[in-house]
Amino acid sequence: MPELPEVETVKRSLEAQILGLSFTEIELMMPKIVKTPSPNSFAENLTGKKIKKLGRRGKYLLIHLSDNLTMVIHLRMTGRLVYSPQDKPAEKHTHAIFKLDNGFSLHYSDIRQFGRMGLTDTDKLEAFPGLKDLGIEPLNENFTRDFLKRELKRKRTKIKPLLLDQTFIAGLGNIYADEALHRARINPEKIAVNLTARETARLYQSIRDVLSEGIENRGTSFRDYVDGNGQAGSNQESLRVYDREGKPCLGCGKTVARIRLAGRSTYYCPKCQK
DNA sequence: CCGTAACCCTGCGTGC
DNA sequence: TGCACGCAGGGTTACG
Repeated sequence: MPELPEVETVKRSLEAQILGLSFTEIELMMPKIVKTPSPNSFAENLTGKKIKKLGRRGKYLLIHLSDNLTMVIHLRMTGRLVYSPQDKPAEKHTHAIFKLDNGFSLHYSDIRQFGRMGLTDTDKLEAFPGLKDLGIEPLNENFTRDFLKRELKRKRTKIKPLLLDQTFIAGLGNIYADEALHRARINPEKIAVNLTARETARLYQSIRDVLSEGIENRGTSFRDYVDGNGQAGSNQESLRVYDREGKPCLGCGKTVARIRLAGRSTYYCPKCQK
């Protein structure tokens, strides 16, 4: 499930391979993955464009191209974008192939078909649907402890659903939200405005830590995730609470519980996270 | 403003 | 061994 650390890892791994290359041909086997513009103009407009720079915003991967164009990609649950030799047979569920001018190509696959991509003018990127309402980047300098403190004071919602709200903080998903709350020893159902100053400080540090460590470990390969070279990450070995229902809490030994919040599985330790 | 739920989709775990 | 079924999940949208 690509969250911020996974998308960042895809970005970095692809960047090392495709910068400066151009698209020679686009094969769109499943047109519905393209939202804007129409699938035909998407393929047409991409052809011949040169890859200038890669970026990331929240869980969105950005491929900046020549002629003021930017490709916007969201991998959702099971999407993969992998740099592959052109003669390599496409794996099952490959929905698009972007051929490059060096004999390689980008294979886009997605088992559950939830992922989406689009193309926009780079100078209108901020207005692109999905991007325009995104919240703060949690690893940027402007995400400060004071910012988090100030924002939490305005929110009367449960902290876990709030962490998943992409218009609040961009890039946290179910895994890293649970991990951050566990490290900060905060109950996922606690109302945001009721967090103490100490809890807020711990949460701030935990968010930064779990995301940074996730990137250092090249992402969490829980099930489907691989980077731009098709390689799995290792952060799943460092998870302390996610998917550990019934297992002992690594902090105190009490059994990890699972509840449902905002329609998502939420793992936490009832003893450490009061 | 807030919370809940449906939707999209396939693979996998469970029960029989 | 295999079938039917329900669940999982990110983000968007709809609705109360």
